[in-house]
Formats: sequence, C-alpha cells, structure tokens
Amino acid sequence: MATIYDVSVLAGVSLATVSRVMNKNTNVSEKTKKKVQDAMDQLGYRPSSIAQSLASNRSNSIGVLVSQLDGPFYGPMMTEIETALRDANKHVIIAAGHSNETQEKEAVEFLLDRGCDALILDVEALSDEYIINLCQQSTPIVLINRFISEIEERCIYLNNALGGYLATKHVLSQGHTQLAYIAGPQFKSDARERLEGHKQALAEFEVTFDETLFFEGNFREPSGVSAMEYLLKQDKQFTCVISANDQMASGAIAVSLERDISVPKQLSFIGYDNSPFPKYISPKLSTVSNPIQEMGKMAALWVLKNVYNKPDLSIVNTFTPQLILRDSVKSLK
Amino acid sequence: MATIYDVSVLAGVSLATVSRVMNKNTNVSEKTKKKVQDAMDQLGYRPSSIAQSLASNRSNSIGVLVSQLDGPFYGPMMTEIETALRDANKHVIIAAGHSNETQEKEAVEFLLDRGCDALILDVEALSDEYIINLCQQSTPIVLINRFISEIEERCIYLNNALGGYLATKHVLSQGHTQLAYIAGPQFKSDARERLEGHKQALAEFEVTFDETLFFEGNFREPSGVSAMEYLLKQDKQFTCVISANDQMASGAIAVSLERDISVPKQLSFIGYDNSPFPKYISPKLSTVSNPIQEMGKMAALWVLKNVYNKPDLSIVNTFTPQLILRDSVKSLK
DNA sequence: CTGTTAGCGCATTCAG
DNA sequence: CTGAATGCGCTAACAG
Repeated sequence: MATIYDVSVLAGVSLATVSRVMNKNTNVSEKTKKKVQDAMDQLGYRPSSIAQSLASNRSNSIGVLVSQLDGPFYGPMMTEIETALRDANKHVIIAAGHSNETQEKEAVEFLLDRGCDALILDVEALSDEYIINLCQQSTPIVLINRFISEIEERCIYLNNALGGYLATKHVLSQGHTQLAYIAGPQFKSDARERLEGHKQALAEFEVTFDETLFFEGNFREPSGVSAMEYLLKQDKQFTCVISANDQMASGAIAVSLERDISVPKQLSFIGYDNSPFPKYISPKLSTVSNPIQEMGKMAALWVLKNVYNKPDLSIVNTFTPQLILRDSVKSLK
Repeated sequence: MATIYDVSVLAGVSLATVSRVMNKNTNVSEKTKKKVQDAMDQLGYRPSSIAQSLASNRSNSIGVLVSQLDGPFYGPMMTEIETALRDANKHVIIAAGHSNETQEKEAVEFLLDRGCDALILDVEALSDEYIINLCQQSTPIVLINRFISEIEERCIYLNNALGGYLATKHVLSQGHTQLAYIAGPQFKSDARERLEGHKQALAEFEVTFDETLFFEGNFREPSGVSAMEYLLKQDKQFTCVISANDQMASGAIAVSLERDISVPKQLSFIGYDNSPFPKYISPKLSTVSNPIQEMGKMAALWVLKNVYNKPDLSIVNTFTPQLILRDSVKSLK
C-alpha cells in the first residue's frame, strides 16, 4: 500500500501538499495539484482512513443500534441509512440490542468505544434518563422511534397515537363495536401510544374498552397466534381484531383461517406498520403506514447536518401515519 | 478522554506495561497489573480502537456486503454475523450492493478502503473472475451463498440443486405431473442451480419440462404476482406451482386466492427458503429450508479462525437443504 | 518482568 | 502557495 509519503516523493512535493490535495484543495496551484494527482494515480494510492481518523479525531463512522436486524421492520430502515451515509463517504457500524437493557447498554458502549462520530439509536429497553445522560456526553446521538421531550430535537418519531386512533376510528365508522385489541409490549412507548390512540377513538364513539378482549403480545407473529387463541377462548363476541402491528395480525389471521373463521366475512382485522409481506397474503391486510424508511433517512440526514456540517439540510422530526385500506375489514353497514 | 499515557503516569509504570495489561497480560506481575487496572478504573480509561488499529495494523472491523438489507433473507443472517463477531469484540461495517455490478464493486472498494481485516461477501452481480482476483489481494475474503471451485475453501454455500430436486421430487411423488415453475433470476447461480435440481427430478420421473409453464422472476413478491398472471394466461393445465423462493410463491398464491382458485385444493404450491412470514399465512407454505443463519454464523467463524487465529474452530463449507412439509401441497393419490 | 524508543499514516500548526 | 515539524494514542521490537 502506497502511503502519502510515497506520493510526496514521486510528486516531488511535501507531505503537507499531498494532504492538501486530498482534502480541501485549498490554496494549491493547479500545476502541483496535477503533479500530485498523477502520482496518486500512478501509485494507486488510497488514503488510510484509520490514519486519517487518528490524526483528525474523526472516524467517519456512525454507529447504528437497532433492537433486531431481522424482521420486516429494520431492514428497510437500515437500507436508507446505509445509502444516505455511504453516499457521504461515511460508514455505518451496526449493532443489535435485542430489546434488552443490558445488551442495549453494551452495544452503546461498544459503538462509543469504536470512536463513532455519532450514534443512531432505536432502543427500547434503555430508560429515558440513561438516554438523556448519554446525550450530554460528547458523541452526538439521534433517536428513532422514540420521543423524549427533554431532547426533542434529537428525536425522529412517528405519531403513534394518531395511527392507533385512525385504525380504531376506521373500524368503528364501519359499524364495528365489539372490538378485540392485540397490543404490543407495554414497556415500549410506541406500543403504549398506539393503545392510547385506540382508547381515544373508543371514547369518541362512546364504546367501552373491554379488558377481557385485550391481549398484550410482543410484536412478533407467534404472539399473534397466542393472542387469537386467547381471544377465542373468552366467551365474548367480537367482530374485529385490532392489532398493534402487522406481524401479530398475521399470526392471528392464520389462527382464524385455520379454524375456518373466514376473514373478513366473519371477522375483520386491521394491523399497523404496513409491512411488506401482508400485502401479498389473502385477504390483503388493512393497516396504518409507518414511514420507517423516511425516518431512517432523516436520522442519517440529521447526522450529516449536525455532525458533518451540512447546514443546508432541513430536518423533520415528526412523521404522520396514514390509514391504508385493503381487504381485511368488512363494513357492517 | 484519558489516554494510555495518563494511566501510565497514575500507575507509575511505563506505557508499554499498560499496553501489556490491556492485551495479553503476558509477563506482568500481579502487583503491577493490579496497579494499572486500578488506574484504568479510576480514570475511566477506554482504549482508542483507532489508535490501536493504526499501531497494530488491524482494524478489528469486518466488512459485510449483502445485496440488500431488507427482505426476509439477510436480516437473520446479519444477526448471526453481528452477534458472533461482536462477542469477539470485532465490529461489522455493512454495505448493500443491490445486486448491481457497479454498486457491488464500489461497495467492495469502500470496505477495503475502510481497512477492514476481512470481507464477508454475499454478491450476485460480480463475476467469478473478479472475485477470484479479489481473493488474491491481501484482505481475506469469504463468500456466502456462492460456490466458485477455484476458491472452494472460502465459500459457504447451500446445495441449491439438491433443494430444487427435493421440492420437485416431493410434488411428483404426490402425483403431480403438470407443473409450473417460477424461477429466480438466472444470472444468480443459486437460481440456476435450483432450476437444475428441478429438471433433474423431472428427468428421474420422466416428466418433460414445459417451457410455456416457466417464468423467470426476480425473487421478490411482485414478480410472483406477474408470474401467476402469466401462467394463468397460458392455455395449459397445471396442478402445482414450484417457486424458486417463498416470496415469489407468496405473490403467486395471493393471485390465486384472489381469483378464487383454492389452495391447495385446486392448485398446490411449494416454495424455497423457509422464510419466516409464510409460516403464518394460510395455507402454510411447504418449502425447502435454507439455513442462512447458520451460514452467516459460519462465515463469521471462518473470519475468526482464519483472520484472528482461532484455530480451534472447525468450518463447514457445504450446507444441506431439507424439505419442510406444511399444507400447500395436496396429494393427488 | 519492565522501560525506552520508534514508528503506524495522516492532519495541522507555523514559518517562509 | 508550499515545506518542516509535531503529535494523534497506541503497539512492538529491543534492551536491561
């Protein structure tokens, strides 16, 4: 590997000049600039990003911590982050926290030790307090999918309550009044907010929340299966199941179909997240959009703007969900 | 941030001794080791991984290049890679190649420039020749999902032909003889091999391959939709659709159900990959397992063994697919 | 068992 | 506009 030194010798200039050519090109005559570039080409010179990092105190790396790398949710988000950042010649180091406080904490420290210039965090188990404290350290932090009022401008989040409200309002307006609800894990703020939105719509339509038709899952398909089994065991009528995400809805629908409950003829379903897969199953799942990709991209832009000084980027913190109507909710009117 | 120098002063020892304590602990007396560790604790010392990299000529980073970060396929693989590598205190830098030769090439160079100690590649568009040449450079390379005989020992791959064979043999043995085939993109070797396996089974059962009931998709759901629309337009009978992956099968099933073709009563389906989602739809998709997670983990172990000198790890290069029978294939006997 | 001495490859003052 | 000098934080001989 050729070094900057080799280039300087071949070009007959000093190290500093080569360095100048590599970076801002500030104040280097065209002639010498060309000499240097020729020498670089000739040697196939590639700067050592590690040495650059050490000398400049910038790693050009961004740590991204998500709860899981698999599942339909984080992949699309990671894609956007990676694309936006690599275009800016930054690299992303990934870590998974597995929704577990200890692991999330370890992952954060791991990324910090790696000298990341910034961290993009989608964490669920870490306390607000811990995160706020983290933001006071030297490494810039941006949060996805979480709102903490003290550090509002570092949060990129979805109005989950509105989404929950929209979904429930929709089925209510279709004439459904006997509703079951499959919630996400209540230690996650998005799951709580979706439930709140649900209750708000209920209140508006003067329908009472039925505790016996409530099940708390974990956002994964198998818990949708459990949920449906539980709901069916209750001695209650219900015409519609509202699920806090699409994956649990899928699990629940599978159970229904298995037991010859036709969807949506006998039972309606609505999900949340607009995951790619349920579009291709039958019946196509009605759901609420979750612009996770845009949010991922926005987090990347936040970093570019606030860490790498691109002031011309404008940041949007709040995203708004939208109802996506397909075939899984029957009108009762 | 405290540096190694601060620690050495506080502990009253030399830089070298502190370095020894951090690393191998070789030949340091218990007393001084303790002194040093106390000093580290007191200062909250964290070594700079960047300085370590520069001095030791090791970045402790591994580049992972996949075609896409989203979709059901790569997430689980990434999870395993990340876990295995972070346990060893290495970090993974990701990049997406989007199945495009230019982008894959750029991504490889990007990772190489980052000073990665090794690259784990799941590439589709790069030529064998390019890859072989890459392997001759100084950065160790390991391939997932691809077999190139010249660099056999660097390949972690699935016996795709066997999987294709098993799927087709299964439906043939259930009495199906009028078969449609939805292939993956034929520039990808795994797609080609699956098709080969299919033809092999056909030959064995003396069933002729029907060109008009063949459709080449791109491994994504929408192309399964297109495939089914195409097949239905042909004026041919078929009782079973064999798809080169689950995603296309899902798209195809959705079309069938939409047109009131009941599955598997009127039409059977079999997929490939054992993706998580189709387990929860109805009917549950019969498929062929693809141990992508184990393969990801194995690639990580390969790196640990061959790059970071953990000789006690044993590497398995070939993985074997298995038939997973669920509810989407009807017996015609 | 421990300290001294050089760099690793580059960015960045400060002179000129 | 360009060069010389210094140091980023650490590892790795080499002595002792």
